[in-house]
Amino acid sequence: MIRRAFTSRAEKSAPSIQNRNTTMDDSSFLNDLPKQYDHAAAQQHWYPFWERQGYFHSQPRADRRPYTIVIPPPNVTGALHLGHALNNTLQDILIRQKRMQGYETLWIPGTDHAGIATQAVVEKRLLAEENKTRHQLGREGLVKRIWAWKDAYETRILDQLKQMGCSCDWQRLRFTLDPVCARAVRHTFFSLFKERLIYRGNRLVNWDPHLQTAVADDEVFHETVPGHFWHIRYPVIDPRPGEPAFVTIATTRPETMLGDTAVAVHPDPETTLAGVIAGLEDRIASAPAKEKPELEAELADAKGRRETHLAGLIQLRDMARDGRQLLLPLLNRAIPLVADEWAKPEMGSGCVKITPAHDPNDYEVALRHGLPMVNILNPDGTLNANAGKYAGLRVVEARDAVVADLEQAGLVGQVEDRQIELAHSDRSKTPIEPYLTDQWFVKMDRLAQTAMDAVTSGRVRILPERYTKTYLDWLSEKRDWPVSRQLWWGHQIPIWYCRTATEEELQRAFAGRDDVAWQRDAEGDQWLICAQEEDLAENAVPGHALTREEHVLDTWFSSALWPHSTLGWPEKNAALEYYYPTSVLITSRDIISLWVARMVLAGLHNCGEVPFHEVYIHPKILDGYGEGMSKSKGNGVDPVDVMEKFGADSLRFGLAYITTDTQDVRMPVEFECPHCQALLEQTRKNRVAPRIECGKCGEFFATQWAEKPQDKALPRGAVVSDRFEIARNFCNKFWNASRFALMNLRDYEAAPVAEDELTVEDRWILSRLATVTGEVTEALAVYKYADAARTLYRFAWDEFCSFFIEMVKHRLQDEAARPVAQRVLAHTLDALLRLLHPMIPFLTEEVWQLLGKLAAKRGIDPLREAEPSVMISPWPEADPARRNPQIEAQFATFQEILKAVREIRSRQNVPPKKQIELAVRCSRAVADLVQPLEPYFQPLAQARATRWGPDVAAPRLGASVNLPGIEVFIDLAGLIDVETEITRKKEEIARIEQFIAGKEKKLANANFVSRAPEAVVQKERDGLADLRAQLAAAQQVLETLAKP
RNA sequence: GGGCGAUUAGCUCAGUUGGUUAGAGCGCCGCACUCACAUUGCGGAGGUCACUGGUUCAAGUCCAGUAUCGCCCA
Repeated sequence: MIRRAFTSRAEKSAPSIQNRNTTMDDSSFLNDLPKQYDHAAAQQHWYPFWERQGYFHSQPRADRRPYTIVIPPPNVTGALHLGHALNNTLQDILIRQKRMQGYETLWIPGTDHAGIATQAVVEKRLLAEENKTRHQLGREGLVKRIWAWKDAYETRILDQLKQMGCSCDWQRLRFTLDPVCARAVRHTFFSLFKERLIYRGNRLVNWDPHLQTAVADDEVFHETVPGHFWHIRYPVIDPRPGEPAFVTIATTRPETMLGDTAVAVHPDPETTLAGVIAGLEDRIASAPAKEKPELEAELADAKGRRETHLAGLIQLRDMARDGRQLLLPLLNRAIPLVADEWAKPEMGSGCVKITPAHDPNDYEVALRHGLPMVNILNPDGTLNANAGKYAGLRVVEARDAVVADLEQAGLVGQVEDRQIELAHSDRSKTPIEPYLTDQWFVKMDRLAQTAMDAVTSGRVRILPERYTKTYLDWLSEKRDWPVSRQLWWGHQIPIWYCRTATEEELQRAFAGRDDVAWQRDAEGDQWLICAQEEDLAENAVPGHALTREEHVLDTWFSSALWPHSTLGWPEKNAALEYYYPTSVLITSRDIISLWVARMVLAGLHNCGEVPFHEVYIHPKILDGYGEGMSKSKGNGVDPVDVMEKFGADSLRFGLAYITTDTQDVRMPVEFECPHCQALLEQTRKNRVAPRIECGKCGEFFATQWAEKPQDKALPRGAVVSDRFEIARNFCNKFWNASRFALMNLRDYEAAPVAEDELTVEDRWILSRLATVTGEVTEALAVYKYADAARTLYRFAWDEFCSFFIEMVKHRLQDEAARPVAQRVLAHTLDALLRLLHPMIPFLTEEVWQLLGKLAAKRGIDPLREAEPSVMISPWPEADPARRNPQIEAQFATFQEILKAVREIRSRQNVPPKKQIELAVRCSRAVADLVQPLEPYFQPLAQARATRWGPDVAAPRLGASVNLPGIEVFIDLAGLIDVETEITRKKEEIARIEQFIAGKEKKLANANFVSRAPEAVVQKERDGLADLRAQLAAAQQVLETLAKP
């Protein structure tokens, strides 16, 4: 796909950063720093730089602990979407942080061949563009086409990851179908085969007649479609006197009668029916009124049945026991009447036809009764020779023909309309046919148990913990895993068949080889020969022909090996030894069973060790309507669009910011008008339109659905979400704070700063920095990305920018104070860059490099030489000695007073530049605490503090704010609007009175006072006292104001 | 049918082991662009914490039920 040219507004309005190669003493670049962060320039510049420096590459080092993540390999079916962007951002954040923490960090990238999915898209295109089927192209030709597709999309995917800044070790790039992974697959298959954990069997599978392959249960979805329920009569052969001449069965799929091999009736209809009736009565007793009518109708029906059907069913049961046979209509085949619990006396006629080859339940019945299984389908979904004269028809055609013929024969009774739950193939969206065929299976009982044990014993921790249940529930079913797929794209099963050889001949042919194993096919009359490394020649067994299994393995078979196959297993090498088990797997919840569970059991089987110690399951991104995003719905957001509009840093920070431990997050989606950049809300209606009219500028733009030439000619409107604006604004804010710092570090000289040189605001920001460093480090350690992002956001914006920078400004103008101010500023910026780097790597690198030119050495004491890249700089340590709760409390009080002053200015409409004076009535202790910060009321509020202490008197004409233990007065003679103040004060009094009433009520409650902890009660008492003092003060002010 | 989760301001979300007056961003309203940043600054308005019960001195937080929505499995 050709991406449209995109010019960000930043580029239009500001020059991009130039002179990247300036020398240390050349600070001319400071004149060229753009006022808006130029994300495109930073991304283009720094990713290749990191790559050239080899920072992404990892090699085993004995002196470091490894930290390893394998990427959940994206399908090569298509490009990455926002879910992938989230998944990979979270991995990169951890990888970058751990790298900074000194781990030998490896992130292995790669892609998945995604068997069915990829073959399906290529086949679909082949048909659409060339009107050819895969059979016309042949196996080799099709596979070649798929490789071309894979190459194109792999490139696209890797490019997307690079744009996002992912620090993968590209030298270790893997593909699930490459030779290394293929070898791992062969070895695994071989060992499972030898251990008899893999077997071939004739089983009922979900058959996709369109793709002509079996699909796993989890590749099937159910959809309700309208259908019919036909009642059909089967004649009884030689009925005894008194016995019925017909048995009626009901079916939604009459054509399958051609494969019937029995009719079943319940062995004990009387008890069962009584049980059903009792059960319904119980439910009615406890059901809500709304559901009662329905249940009562069911009960009435069941009771009615006891009268109308029961006797007949008992008679049929006895006939079954007596070996009576029925004549299958149309084919005139004799089939037995059997007694089996699958027949439900309360449903339909109470009898059920048995089609073992085309229904899972009937299949079980056939196994129980040793019934023959008649397959009536060809792989393409047409009927085969077993269907007699109906052979060659498609299922729907056969249904019509069978019903017509049965009607002709007078064997059709009632026909009901009915909603039917029909299984569909997830891949081709066509109805699934249950189909009896030879398939390969992995025996799950023992393997599943090992995977369960790994989690219950804590060797693998799943986070958030609730997903452990999903994992264990699925594994505990221990259902054998059907691993063969009737496809051409995938790992061909390494099995050769031989019908004619004797065991001695096999032994002779493979004498001395431990890489070949064979066993008898349990169900077919042949040898199954498995080869571990090399393919076997057709004549490998002299005098006998070998034929290779054509089918391939389920994609998940190779994915299951990913954590060790990527490291070269089965080859014993240093990398595998060093990096395995990996540290964490980060993925989404929809593949916990498909993938996570299978990786655990495969890792344990092949390596004897779990593949990872922790699994972090991140939320799923839904659109504003709570629907999953997908291209087919039109609500999918392309991360590249987001990056073009907002930048990779904003994409990453925005995603980290929303990653809480909930199971999904909503992201309202908008179209961006390519003409005027307006964001238009995406609705269920407009998201499927080929063209949209911009509500703002009136121009039209195209969507992904544009097909007509006139639509395609329009510029494309990107699908984005304004939830990234917050991150974009944050990045820009931080860029500008950095810009300010850089511009003020022109003459920076490195030197250690002694404790007594630090001002209050220095010690405050250093204390906050220490606290925040600890919080962020802890949050990331437990995958609390949103906490980490929000903590940094607040610190950088609300504390570093809004207070520290504002306060340091005047010191920077002062020759004497400037050097220390510069050092603290450079140090704080340095630490913030490092803390933010994992989330916003490009921006932090850009600033790091610029900062390095001015302040190569930084720190409070001791100094540290800055590394050539923030990416390899050490992660900040939280210095507990810097934490100063007293200073933080002092600062908080200062901020409250400041806020009061600003509020008064605002509500009294004091012109912004008009100087005002404030006085603070408070205890001596509070005064002493806050007074050192007195000068800062000037730059932060254009106010001058004149008086502090308990004796401060309220000005006669002034405005005030009452805080607990503090009154802030502003003398506004000549400016004040007394009415505003009176109204305001009255509201304040009312509010305080409400709180007082609440507290008084609480304290009047004897139970509260006696039962609540003393500390809590005391807190309430103190609070009440404060409030009363506040009230008194406010009332006094009101009185003064009200005086004429 | 079973399981998991969600429901807090107009929107999107935080809210630790139950304990002062429930927070943020966006949006909205008012004010402010020479002096890092209008992707900005300052201030403000805006909430029956889905509903009904229960436990407790005390519930957004714990328990049960109801409703609506979403996801997973059958």
